[in-house]
Amino acid sequence: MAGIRDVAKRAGVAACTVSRVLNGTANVSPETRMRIEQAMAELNYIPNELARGMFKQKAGIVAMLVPNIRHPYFSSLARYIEDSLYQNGYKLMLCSTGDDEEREREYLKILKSNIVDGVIMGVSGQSPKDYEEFGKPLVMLDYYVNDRIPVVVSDHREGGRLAAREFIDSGCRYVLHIGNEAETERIISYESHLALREELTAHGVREREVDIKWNAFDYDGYLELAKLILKEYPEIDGIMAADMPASAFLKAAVHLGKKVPEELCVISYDGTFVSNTNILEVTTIHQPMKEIGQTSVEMMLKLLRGDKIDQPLVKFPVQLKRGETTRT
Amino acid sequence: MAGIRDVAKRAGVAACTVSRVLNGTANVSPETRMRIEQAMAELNYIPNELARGMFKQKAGIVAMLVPNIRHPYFSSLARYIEDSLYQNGYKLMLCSTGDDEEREREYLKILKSNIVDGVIMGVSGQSPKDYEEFGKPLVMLDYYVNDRIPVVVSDHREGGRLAAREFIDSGCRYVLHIGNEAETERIISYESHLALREELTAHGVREREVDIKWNAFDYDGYLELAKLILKEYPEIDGIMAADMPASAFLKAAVHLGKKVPEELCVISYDGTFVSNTNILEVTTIHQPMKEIGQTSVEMMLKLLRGDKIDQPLVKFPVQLKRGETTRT
DNA sequence: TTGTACGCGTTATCAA
DNA sequence: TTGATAACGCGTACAA
Repeated sequence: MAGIRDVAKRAGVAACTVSRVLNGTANVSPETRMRIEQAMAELNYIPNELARGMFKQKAGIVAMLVPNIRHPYFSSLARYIEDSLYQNGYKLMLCSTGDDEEREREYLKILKSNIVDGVIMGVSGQSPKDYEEFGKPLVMLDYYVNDRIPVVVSDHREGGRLAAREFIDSGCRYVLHIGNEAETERIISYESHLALREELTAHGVREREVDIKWNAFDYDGYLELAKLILKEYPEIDGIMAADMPASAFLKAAVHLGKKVPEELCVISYDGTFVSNTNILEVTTIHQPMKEIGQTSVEMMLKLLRGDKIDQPLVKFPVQLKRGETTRT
Repeated sequence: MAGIRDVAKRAGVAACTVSRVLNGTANVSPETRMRIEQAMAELNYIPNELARGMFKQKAGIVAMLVPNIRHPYFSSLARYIEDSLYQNGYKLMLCSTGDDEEREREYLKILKSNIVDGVIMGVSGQSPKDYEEFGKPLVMLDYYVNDRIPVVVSDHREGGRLAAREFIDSGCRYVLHIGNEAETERIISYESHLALREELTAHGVREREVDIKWNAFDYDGYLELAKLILKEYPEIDGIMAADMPASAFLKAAVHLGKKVPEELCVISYDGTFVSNTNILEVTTIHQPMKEIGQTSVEMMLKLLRGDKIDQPLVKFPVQLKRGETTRT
């Protein structure tokens, strides 16, 4: 591999002059510049980003930690995040923990080693302390740590409310809510559960919650669970769940001979393409993935630049997209 | 940030001794080791991977270039690739080109700069020459460059044949095949088209092909196309397409009042979860994503180690998974 | 305008 | 067993 000195030698100048041409740092006489550029072309010279990064004390890479990149929620997010990073000259390092908290811990350790400049966290299996002490720019998705670490979320309270109203307007009497096993008040999407329950009970609708690993990727498991529950509790006439489990319930219901939406309403939370690609247009609470992704990158860039962040909690509105699985 | 010299100073030794403890390179007396370990703990020392990589001339990162990580085919692949890389001490840098060939070119340029040790290519918008001259370990997915660059693929010929037989067994008379706009004999999945056509015509079944951007992510576009085609050509009674467009056709057909599988059979190619999560169990030609991902990483590791690769083309069998969208 | 010399953090080599 | 030194490739004071 040709280095900067090789180029310099070939062009008959010092290495630093080449560097200047490379970065446009100082004035270089046109002829010298030409000679250098030619030498670079001839040697097929490519600057070594590793050395550059070492000098500048930055790698030009931002990591994103997710439980499972297969999950449409995270792959969509990743797509937009990657895009924004690229526009700003950063690369994305993707870390998929496979729903393993131990592995998340290991990744956090690795990521400290100057290999990335910051981390966008789409997973939160560790204690808040681990995030507080991370020592590098950190942006959280849907998880509150403290007032210094930026968080990007959707307005889940509104999401829960919207879903509840849709169930109520559909005339549902007994709504099952598939919740997140790992609920904390720190996981902000939890608010959707609370809001759903509040609103439903206020209108005299029965409500029940079953918790699963919300962001896992176990479709067959969901399907089994769905069959079990639908058989066991035939009175249930409304279901809210994340896209994946929701589509499992939908499938199970139809296969058990339940009419949707006549006998069972389904609202899926998130609104990723999984709800779109189904034969029935699924009613969803839609999160603005693109905006969430872009904003989390903006936050990251601010942190990297050392800008002040006046509003560490950014909340996006959600949207009810009415489909064929509710009765309004 | 504490460096290795800070640790050395605090422990009263030379920097290289600390390095030895860190890497277990040579024997260090237990007491010295203890002192050093304590100093590391006290200073919260974390080795700088950048500097390490610079010295070793490797970054410990492998890139994966895909057209769009949102696409379930690629997000699944990415999940398994990331996993295998992680098991082997490598990190994954994800590059999503947004279906933009210009951006693929730019990425290729960036990736040359010592920032990654190798690239797994899930996209192929450039000329074979660009890949040949890349200068770093390269593993291709589904794209043939030459006999030196490893390729991992599915047995698409068998895939096409299996699909054809399923259509024939279902009694289809006119099969529409949604193909890939960017077909070359280099893109190996093209063979599925050829095999499908061969087998169908051999059995006197009409066959027609419409090409789209196969790996793009334009579900609404697919839906429009599907409606158009299904209205225009009501004689069509069989459709083969990738998962996304296939599900669009399925949705469009049902919404147009076509009975599936009675009046229309659908076989979706790839077999990602998009086909699974549908209300109807879709008949699919299933590619073994996990094996493909793992194998491409194994190939990459061999290249990185400089091992000889005796078999640069690895082909995996595909599988017909019969669902409710065909009539056998 | 250009060159010299050094530092970034780590490790390998060689000598003590 | 340990230490001193050079080197990896680049960027930046500072000097010329």
